[in-house]
Amino acid sequence: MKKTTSCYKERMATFRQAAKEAGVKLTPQRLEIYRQVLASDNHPSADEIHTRIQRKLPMISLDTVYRTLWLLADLGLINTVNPREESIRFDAKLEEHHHFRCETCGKIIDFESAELTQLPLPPVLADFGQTLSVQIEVRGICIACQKTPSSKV
Amino acid sequence: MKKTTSCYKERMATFRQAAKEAGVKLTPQRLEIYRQVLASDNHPSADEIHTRIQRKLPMISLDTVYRTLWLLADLGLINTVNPREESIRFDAKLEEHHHFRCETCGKIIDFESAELTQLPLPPVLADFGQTLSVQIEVRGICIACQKTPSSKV
DNA sequence: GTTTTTGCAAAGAATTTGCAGCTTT
DNA sequence: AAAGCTGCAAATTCTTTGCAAAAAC
Repeated sequence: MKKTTSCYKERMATFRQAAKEAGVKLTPQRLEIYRQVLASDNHPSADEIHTRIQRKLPMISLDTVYRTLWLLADLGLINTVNPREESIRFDAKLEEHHHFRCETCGKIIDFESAELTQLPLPPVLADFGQTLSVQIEVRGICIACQKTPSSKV
Repeated sequence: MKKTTSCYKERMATFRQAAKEAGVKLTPQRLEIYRQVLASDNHPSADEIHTRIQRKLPMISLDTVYRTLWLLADLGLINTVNPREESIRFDAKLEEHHHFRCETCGKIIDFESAELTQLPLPPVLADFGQTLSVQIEVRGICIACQKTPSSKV
């Protein structure tokens, strides 16, 4: 059983607390959306949350779900599975390699590392399925953004 | 200098070869798009490729760029930076953790590993910027898809 | 010559936004 | 009562598709 998503009551309390501190109102929609994300173990999309919630809140709109999910992310209560990508990006590099991603400007820099590519993977992976490749993403702040914090590349 | 993207002539020859084998026609648009991806080291989007190419082919349309990029990917000549994600997915799990992604059905399973989280990162990363977190994505085929190859979750 | 490909324009899909009325504090 | 939220509908953005003309083999 998952540690985080199972201590439901604590996290609901944390939400109430964070909302108060941020001057954000507690509405039934927000409570139910957060509850539903906590109850999900499959990385749901906004649409999936919206569908699942309609049993309890039939009138809720999809845009409220989006607004709330981003609010929860801003409050640090949930994450997105991958960083937001405005569009599909292509790459001519075919060799197995890894990425450094700047969280400020979105720039992605390739790097290679034989040691990282041949990592000893945890045995639990065998239960999930067959492994084909391993990719490491290092996230941080690139040199350029450290100098000029608001720059966009 | 990058190994792959610098041996330009060989890769253009590979493209001509692969196109012939696949019964795909070599058009100026396709040659120029592939050339431009090879010449790019910043993981360009379709729109960026389109813009850069307009100097040489002013009439080229964005949809041709999209069609060609996917064709090149199908031929195994280029990759996308991240697997195609139909929509944003959210996650209540806040602890640093890693993902197994099924390339067939898209399912993402979380896993944790203290060793992987504390990897010795290659020194070159210091040149890129400040590291904040490390995430590993293992790609493969999940158990369910091994049994029923066409299933979608 | 046949078949594929292109460019255009329009369709689709996911996400965001403006606004008037309603809820929370 | 005041401020912030919601739902609606429309707008945006990215990507895909149908089709007739054009190009490649």
